[in-house]
Amino acid sequence: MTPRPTLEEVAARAGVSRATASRVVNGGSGVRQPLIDRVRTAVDELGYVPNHAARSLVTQRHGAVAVIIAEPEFRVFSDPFFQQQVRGISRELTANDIQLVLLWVEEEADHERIGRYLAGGHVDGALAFSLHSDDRLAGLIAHSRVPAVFGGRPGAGSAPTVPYVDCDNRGGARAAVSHLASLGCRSIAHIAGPRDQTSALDRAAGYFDVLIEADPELIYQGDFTRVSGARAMAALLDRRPDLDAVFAANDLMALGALQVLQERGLHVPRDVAVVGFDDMEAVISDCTPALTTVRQDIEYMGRLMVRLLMRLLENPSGHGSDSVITPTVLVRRQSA
Amino acid sequence: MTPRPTLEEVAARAGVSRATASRVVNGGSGVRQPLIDRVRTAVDELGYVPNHAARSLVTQRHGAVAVIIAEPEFRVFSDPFFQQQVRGISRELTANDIQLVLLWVEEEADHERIGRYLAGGHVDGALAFSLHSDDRLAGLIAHSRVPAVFGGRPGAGSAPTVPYVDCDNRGGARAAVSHLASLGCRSIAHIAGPRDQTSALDRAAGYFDVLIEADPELIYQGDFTRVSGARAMAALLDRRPDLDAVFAANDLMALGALQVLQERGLHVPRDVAVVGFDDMEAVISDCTPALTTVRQDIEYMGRLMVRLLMRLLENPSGHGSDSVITPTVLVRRQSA
DNA sequence: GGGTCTCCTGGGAGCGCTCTCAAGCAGGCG
DNA sequence: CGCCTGCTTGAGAGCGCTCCCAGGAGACCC
Repeated sequence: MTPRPTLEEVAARAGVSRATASRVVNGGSGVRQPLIDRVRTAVDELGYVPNHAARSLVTQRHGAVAVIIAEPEFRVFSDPFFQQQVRGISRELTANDIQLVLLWVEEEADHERIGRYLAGGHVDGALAFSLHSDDRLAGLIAHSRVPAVFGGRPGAGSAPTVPYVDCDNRGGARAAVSHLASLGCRSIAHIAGPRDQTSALDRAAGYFDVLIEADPELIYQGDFTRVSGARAMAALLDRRPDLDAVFAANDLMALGALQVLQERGLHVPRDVAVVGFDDMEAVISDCTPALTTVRQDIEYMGRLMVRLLMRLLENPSGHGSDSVITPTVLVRRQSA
Repeated sequence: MTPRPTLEEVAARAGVSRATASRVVNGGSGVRQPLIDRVRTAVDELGYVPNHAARSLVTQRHGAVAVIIAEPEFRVFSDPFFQQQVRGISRELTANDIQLVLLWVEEEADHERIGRYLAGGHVDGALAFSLHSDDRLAGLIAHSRVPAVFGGRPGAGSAPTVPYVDCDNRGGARAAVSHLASLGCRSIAHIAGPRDQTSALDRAAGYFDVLIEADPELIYQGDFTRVSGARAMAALLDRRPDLDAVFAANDLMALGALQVLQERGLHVPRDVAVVGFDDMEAVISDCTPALTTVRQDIEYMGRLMVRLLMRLLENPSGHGSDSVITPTVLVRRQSA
């Protein structure tokens, strides 16, 4: 391993000072063309690459952002959600020439490590997903004083100052339920998600926005898994055999519901109309009948998280860095 | 934002020199107890956290490893493989107090960026997955002179010097096929994986190890997806209605095969015995009959990649850093 | 008690870079 | 022709840390 060339050597070869070489490497503004060319040539010839450590020692910037993924459950694996969001994040970070440092949190014990890492000033900012309203991580991040953006609305009070990106869960749910009502459905059930997740709460809220006086018997709480959707559907049918529509809080549960409806010989959408939420292609691509659902652009949300963070970094006071709610779209297919 | 305290300030507060403070922060060997205590107290009181940039500027180490994930296809999403391996990697890196920098490669154009990043000396080493024997990435990494370890055997000649971790694909396949033979099966088909992936090739090689003179009609090539497994099974049944066993190169294809067998009214394992490969719980947990398959411990392989890399970092000459082949185990369930 | 040896400790250089500041220089204007 | 302005350039300080080296303090032996 030959030692890497330094700016000093580049400057010497180009016959300029280290300061000028530095200027050229960093864009070259305020340097006359002939010098720029000489430095560029020297850089190429020597294969010079700036030493990141030295640079961030003086600039106090690291060109890196932490992405914190908490995985208290098995969920990450069955749910393409994270992957899509991380993909969006990764693309946007790359576009900004920023590195992604992945922090994978598995247990409470990891929190101390994460806190130390963030406080250690290794990264310029942090991105995290706030899934559970009781998530201690949210507070930890808010405390670390590192600029951060959440994916998903954090639970009330957990981190009021941290902006987030979320889709319009409530509006999407409203659109779904309104659509079912417009089809003439009279008894619209709702398979809700876990109560400790704001997305589930917001979707349920959208349901109630439309059906203000809905019979509590028409609500059944699942946990976003397919199995829970099936269980919910069975229970709902037992309670209210007259129901003619179901709005499931996510696609996976809608899939479970469809399965039960099929088993019971009920036709979708004639007997019971079904609407999901997410429009997760990997999940519902081969489902029959094709699922009507609410689309959210998860990858785009990931990108927005990065853009929001960038703005926050440029302007730490936080002006112009409010949370963003992305729109949702009802995608009509065959199930409703 | 109050500026972070420096070692200098810690030293001043503890009444020692910066050098001594540094020693304590880095373990404290060769420093007398009373001084250690004083420095520790000062560190706590000031909330001192070492500045990583300054440290790596002088140590030339970064405490970070790049994990390169190439995603030329949609595969990453449907396959829990990566997630498990990344999980193992993440855990092992954390245990070694090393950060994970995720480099997500999407297109050929990203290669230049990756090469620059690796050459830039931001990380101490790199971990990558070698899936496709024609992968240009392998050569790129080998060229960058950064210590690296591959997950999966690289294609011949692409990066001879880079060690890898892979499971005993060939031995596992041998075990699977031998098992089918021992059950009395006479016409054992093989649904192979893509030819450009060494794991698929090795599994096919294992098949041929046992069935040296297998009828070429008994081999059908899929692409590791469920759909391709179904297509393969149908084609094989048409060609050789007498077949009484199938060894699929992965679980997903085995699942597709099972589905077709069921549709054709063939009983598994009475009429046709089926064995898969991977033992991916998320994939086969709810399959009937329970799938007999070859287990590989993917997470463990991820951990091994890290350990191998650590050894490589300690001993750059490469002694004692040979590739590792992890054992596979045949898991007998109902399908064979 | 003096010499030698060992163990701690502090001084100081220097890692590679950015950035401030002042010097140099050309051009324009009085 | 001299002075002022504005643009380039270079010198040098210093970011926070590690580590080499030298010096000092005991401990031990003769």
